[in-house]
Amino acid sequence: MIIAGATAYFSEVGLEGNTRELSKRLGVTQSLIFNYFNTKTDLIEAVYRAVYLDRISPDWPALIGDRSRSIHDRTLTFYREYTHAIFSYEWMRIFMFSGLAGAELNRRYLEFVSGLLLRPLMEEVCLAAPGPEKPEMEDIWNLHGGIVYIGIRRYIYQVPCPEDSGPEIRAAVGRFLSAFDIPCQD
Amino acid sequence: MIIAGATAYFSEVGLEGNTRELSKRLGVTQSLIFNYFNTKTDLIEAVYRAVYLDRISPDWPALIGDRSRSIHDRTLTFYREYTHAIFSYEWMRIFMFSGLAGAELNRRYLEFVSGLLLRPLMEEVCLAAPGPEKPEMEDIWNLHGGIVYIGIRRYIYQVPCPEDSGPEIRAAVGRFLSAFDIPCQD
DNA sequence: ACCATAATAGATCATTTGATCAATAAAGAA
DNA sequence: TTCTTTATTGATCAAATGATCTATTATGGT
Repeated sequence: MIIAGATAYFSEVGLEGNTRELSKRLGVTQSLIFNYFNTKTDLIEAVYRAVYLDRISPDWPALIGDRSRSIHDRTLTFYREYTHAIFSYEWMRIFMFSGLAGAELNRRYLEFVSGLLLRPLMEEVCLAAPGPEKPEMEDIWNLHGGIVYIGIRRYIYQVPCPEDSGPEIRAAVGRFLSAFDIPCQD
Repeated sequence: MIIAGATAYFSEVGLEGNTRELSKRLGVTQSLIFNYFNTKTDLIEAVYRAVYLDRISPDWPALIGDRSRSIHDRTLTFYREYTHAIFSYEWMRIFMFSGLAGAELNRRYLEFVSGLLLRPLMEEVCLAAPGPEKPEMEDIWNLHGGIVYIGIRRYIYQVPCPEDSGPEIRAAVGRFLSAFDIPCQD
C-alpha cells in the first residue's frame, strides 16, 4: 500500500516529494513509512522496481521473431502492446523523473529495449525488406521515439492529445515499413 | 551570471537544486542570490525565460510557408535549424523539468510549436501531397516526436547516441514525406 | 486467556534550506 | 577626497524534512 501510494505521489510531484505529505495521503503517520523502509532512497528504489517490473512482457522477443506472421503485423502488435503497457501517468512520469536523475534501472531498461526488442525488430525488418533499403538502429529508434512521444505529450507535458493512440501508431508503423518497400497489408 | 549558473546547475540536478550549492558553484555567497531575486521561484522563472527566449527563430513560419522552395527542403531545413536550437543539455533538461512541473511557459511553448510551426507545416505538406493521402496533426506530431526523441535519448536518458543527428533527421523527413507521395529530391 | 510479535502512533532530533538583516567593501559621481 | 549608491558578505531565523526512539495498540498462535 505504501509503495502504491508512493508511486502515485512521486509520479505526480517528483522523487523529491516529502514523506510527510505522502503519509498524509496514505492516511498513516510519517514514521510508519520508515518502519518498512530504512531510508527514503529505499522507498524510491521499491517504487522503481514496482513500476518497471511486470511492465515488460516476456513474450515480446518471441513475437518480434515470429516469422509465421508478417513483419507489419508483428510490429503493429508489438507497439500496441508496448504502448498499452507503458502509456500510464505513473509509468511515463516515474520513468522520466528517474531518467533525469540518471537512475541505473533506467539505463538498464533502455538497454533491454534496445538489445532485446529494437535490435531484433530491426533485423526482422531488414529480412522483410525486399529492396536494398534496410533500416539501421537509428531508424528503429526514430520509429520508437515517434510513438513514445505520444505518451510524453499526454502524460509529461499534459497537452491535448487524442485518447486513442491506436490509429496514429498504425499510421506510423505503416509509413515506416513502406519506406523499406514493405507493404501495409489490409 | 547568476542566471547562467542557475541554468547550468538546475539543468543538471533539477529545479529543486538548493541555492547554497548554486552559490558555491558561482563562487559567491548564498545571500547574494537573494539580493537579485526575491524568491527562488523568481530565479527559476528567470531561468525559464533565459532558456526559452531567443531559442525560437522568428524566421521559421516564413521558412515553412516559402513555396518557392520544395516542401522537402523546407521541412529538412526547419528541423535542422530547430534541432540545432533545442538540442543542448540545458534546454532539453530544463524543458523536461519544467514540463514535469507543469510550468505555464512550457504549455505556451508547445502551443506555439503546434499552432505556428507544425500546423502550417501540415498544411504545406497537404498542398504538396499529390495523392489523396494527406497528413493530419497527429502525423506531424509523430514526425516531430521521432526527431525530438533523439535529443531526449541524448540529454535526458544520456544513452549512447550518434553525435550527428543530421543523417537520421534527413532519413526521417524523407520517409515521412514519401509516405504522402512526396519524392525526396537530390 | 495469555503472550510474543508485528503494526502504528507521537514526540523529537539533526540537518537542510529558503529567506532576512545588519554590516562591510567596492564603485562611481561630485 | 568625499559622499552616495551598489555589491557582497556573514550570521541567523524559521520552516521543512529525513530519520530515530519509545510507547501503545492490534494480531495471531497456543
